[in-house]
Amino acid sequence: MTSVSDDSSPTVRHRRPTMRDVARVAGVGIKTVSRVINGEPNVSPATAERVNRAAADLHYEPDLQAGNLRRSDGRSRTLGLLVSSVANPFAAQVHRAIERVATEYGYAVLAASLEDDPAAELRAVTALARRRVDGFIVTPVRDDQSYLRVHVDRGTPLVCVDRTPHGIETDCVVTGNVDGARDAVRHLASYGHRRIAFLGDLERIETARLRREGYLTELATAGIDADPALMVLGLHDDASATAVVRTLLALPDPPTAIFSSQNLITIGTIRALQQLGRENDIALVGFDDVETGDLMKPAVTTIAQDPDRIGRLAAERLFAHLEGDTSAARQVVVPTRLIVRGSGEIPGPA
Amino acid sequence: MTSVSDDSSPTVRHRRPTMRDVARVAGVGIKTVSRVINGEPNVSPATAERVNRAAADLHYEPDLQAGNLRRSDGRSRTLGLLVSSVANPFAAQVHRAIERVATEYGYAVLAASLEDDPAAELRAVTALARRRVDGFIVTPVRDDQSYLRVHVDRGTPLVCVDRTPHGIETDCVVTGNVDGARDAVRHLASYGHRRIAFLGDLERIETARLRREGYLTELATAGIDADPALMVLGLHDDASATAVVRTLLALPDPPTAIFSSQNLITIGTIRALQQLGRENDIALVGFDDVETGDLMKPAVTTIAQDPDRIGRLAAERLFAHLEGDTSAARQVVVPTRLIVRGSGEIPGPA
DNA sequence: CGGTTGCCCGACAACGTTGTCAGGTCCATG
DNA sequence: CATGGACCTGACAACGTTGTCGGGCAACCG
Repeated sequence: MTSVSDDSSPTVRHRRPTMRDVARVAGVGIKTVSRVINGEPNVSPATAERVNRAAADLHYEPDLQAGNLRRSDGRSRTLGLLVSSVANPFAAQVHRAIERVATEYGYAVLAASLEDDPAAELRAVTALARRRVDGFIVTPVRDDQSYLRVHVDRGTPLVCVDRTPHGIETDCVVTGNVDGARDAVRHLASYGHRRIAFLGDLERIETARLRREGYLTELATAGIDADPALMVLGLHDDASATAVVRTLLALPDPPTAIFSSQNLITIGTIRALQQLGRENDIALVGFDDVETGDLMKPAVTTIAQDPDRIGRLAAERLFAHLEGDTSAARQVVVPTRLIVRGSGEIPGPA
Repeated sequence: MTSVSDDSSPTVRHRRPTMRDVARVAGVGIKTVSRVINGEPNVSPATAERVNRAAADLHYEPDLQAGNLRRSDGRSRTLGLLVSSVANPFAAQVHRAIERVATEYGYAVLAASLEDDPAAELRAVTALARRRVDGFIVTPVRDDQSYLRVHVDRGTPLVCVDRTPHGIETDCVVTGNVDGARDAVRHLASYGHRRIAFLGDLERIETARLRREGYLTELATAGIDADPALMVLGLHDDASATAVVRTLLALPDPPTAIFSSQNLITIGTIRALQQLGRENDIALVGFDDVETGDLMKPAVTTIAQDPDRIGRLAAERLFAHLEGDTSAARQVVVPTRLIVRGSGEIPGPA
């Protein structure tokens, strides 16, 4: 019966209670507390009740880390997610989808942003490995992921998202980049365009290369000769895209349509077209949807990805492995969807 | 000398090496390995070299969880973040800013989405507490956070972001909602508007109430009588906002300007105005910036928040506490910024 | 030359939990 | 009444690491 007068001091610092404390209060052995907390059988209802009451009184929270240490499965019930940036809308939606599945399984998600920095990938994997995550979902940045094999061999499954891994066979969920780019080009060609410009991201980014590949393939299929002057790579933000579009439209033989292969590039392109007053004149299809694309004039036609499905599938593959699935690595391609809104339906030269 | 013929089988499952294994390989005691791994002094360079080589050969990664268990500071070097949704652009930017600071300190971030569900707040806090995060950054959803006091008392600091906590005194970083809303209304009034509609989110959300408060205060300051017919609350998505705007503009005495107090509501409002062909006619200021706002016609004038600063400040307060700062709880208000683009400068009735 | 100091190093306990195992009680059965 | 089984419970070791402490050795001092 502790009768302290002033117990509401805002600076009191209590010790965190352990199972031992709960056991003492409930008047039982520590192992019995463990049984009750973990819902194991063979505890009388009366004892369980006393333990639960003591745990609640003390605001006891079991220490998952200490538990793991001894528990046979050794699961931290935490998974690691590596994306370009948690602030990137596409990655954020993938993250949310993964989190939804993870929550179902009682898992928490440790997320880290790589900002396309190869060194950050290594640092992040190490940080997560030390925290003993049960699985990795990774957007590869480096051009070799073989260093992850040791983790997989030790029982930490790996699923890649958005980009394919190299140097390791593992499950992978990606957007249909080539087909999506082909759809964009085919759509523009069907409106009579033959001078279609391609604006691409940094070449070291896989998705940028694949979208360019789709662009070139579809040009060939349509019987259009690719003009190197209309293909610009290495763009990574909206400002550089804006500058490039102004240059392209000043060419002696300018493009009549533009395929901008990434979100920020699309935005930069629209800005340039508006500045030049050519937005109702030059056709545009962007890869990756712009959420407010329907509010612009003309509304922007896009090749939408499906980040929700990508995230969900990746998480489901990971949990399948955690539950013992040992099937061979497979690559899942999530198709894109053409959203017709106006900018891509501006007709080409008669 | 194990001479197995086929060691490259893709399904071999290795045991994760421990310090004991490294010690054996390096021919030293386990404590010496601990010293080398943790960079403690009093190890000869030659020994350290042997240990490092053994650790590298075995791909040893220390177990942070086991270390914490014994380590005096008991820090998991992980912090917990609770936001409305990791997919929400505002929250995602706050997240990224927090992550940047956390990385500097060698911390990882466990993020969870609450989707404005009070029950999810409790579940998430429990999940994080069991994983022994060193600190919480929380966007409060429930109307009482006093249940968090026990965690704070046990040495797990708490900082709230975006909304103020209730039932507990703790650091808090929020947007200047009232002032931002007043700026919006003042701006519209300065262009001659006197019938300014307010479109607000669900009333249980604090920021929605504060923005309405700012709206009403500024109307009073400007000597404008508030018309209840022009004030609509309880909107939570773009579709409902679109419907409401159509209703408002059909009133006998319709508004000449609209203050939409949240991102999705602004988007829904623009959609309605465009459908009605009134976008160059009705003035609009939105709270929270729309990234592509400058690409619309008219470009949309907004009250921009500063999620980067909010996240950074919140993280800095948290780490200050982790480093022993025991100063009283303070509330930091991050001001908004009026971004003038066009839609808010449409003049009112002559 | 004995003693002291400073540097290296390892044995051991402990962190909070779970797996193992054995002991105890109670009831039904032979 | 003896025996067995089902059920309940706690003592103990172990998980992988770090804090404590003391031993061994070389160098230096008086």
